[in-house]
Amino acid sequence: MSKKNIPKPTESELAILKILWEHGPSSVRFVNDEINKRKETGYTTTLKFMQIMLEKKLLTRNTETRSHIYDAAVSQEATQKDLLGKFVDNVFGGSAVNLVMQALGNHRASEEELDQIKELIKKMEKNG
Amino acid sequence: MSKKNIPKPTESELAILKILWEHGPSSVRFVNDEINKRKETGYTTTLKFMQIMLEKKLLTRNTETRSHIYDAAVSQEATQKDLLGKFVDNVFGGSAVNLVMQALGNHRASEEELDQIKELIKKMEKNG
DNA sequence: TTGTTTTTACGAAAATGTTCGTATAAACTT
DNA sequence: AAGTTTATACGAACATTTTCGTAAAAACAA
Repeated sequence: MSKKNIPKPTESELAILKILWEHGPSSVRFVNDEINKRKETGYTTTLKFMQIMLEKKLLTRNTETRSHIYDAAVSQEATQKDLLGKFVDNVFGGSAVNLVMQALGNHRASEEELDQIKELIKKMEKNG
Repeated sequence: MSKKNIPKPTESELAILKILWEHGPSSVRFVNDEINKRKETGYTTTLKFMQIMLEKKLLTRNTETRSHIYDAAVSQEATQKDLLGKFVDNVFGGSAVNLVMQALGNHRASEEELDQIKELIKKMEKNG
């Protein structure tokens, strides 16, 4: 059961991961175009990031084609879980419930969403 | 209605803020001692951080006494809210509910805590 | 084939965050 | 008063993250 222990992505790296999670395996060109919808960034900047991320094992790549195709090597779920754990520790002193209370208090949620949460709570109470 | 717009604290800065939130106005010496309970850090390192944070308006200080007394210039609640908002955007694509679901799913919560959350949900449903 | 475009590789500059050495001053000790 | 301790100020080294310039290779167009 060897653990992965892949380093926490920086903010810029996370932006790249999000694009790959959404669109699947992609070229540097495609990722850079996506990034540029939100923030002007040079092509070689994005390339460099993706090479670094390959090095860190955050990405994989296929070099058979001329323009190499990169893909996320870590799942969105696992990454979110990891980052959330660290965030709870750092900012909310380890209390996930405090975070939940603030998150619910600050942001508006729809009926359905609240129902989802209630459903989850019911399940948790049943199991305990 | 002038907005504050104080910069997001770094991790080291947040560690200092947490000490001041917990213990109130403190000297550099005290803060450094607290930090050293978790992580070896030179006195001048802590001093420098606190001077930078003063510059950034994250702290205030009183220089009347020999050892200057620093205090947090931002509240824990406002800081948590700010950081949480950014985190939700960055990591959960703006969906606080997704974050809440993961947070509840991953961490164990006591009966009381779940009751608290249910109470909050009830209130939210009433107001909508 | 020769020149243009597109891509990767590499290195290093720029920006941000962290750590500490050294100088100086103020207060305490004897 | 002279020496010791404790504090602040300042600058710079170091680390990490971000950005990009330039060179070389591969594919394409003429």
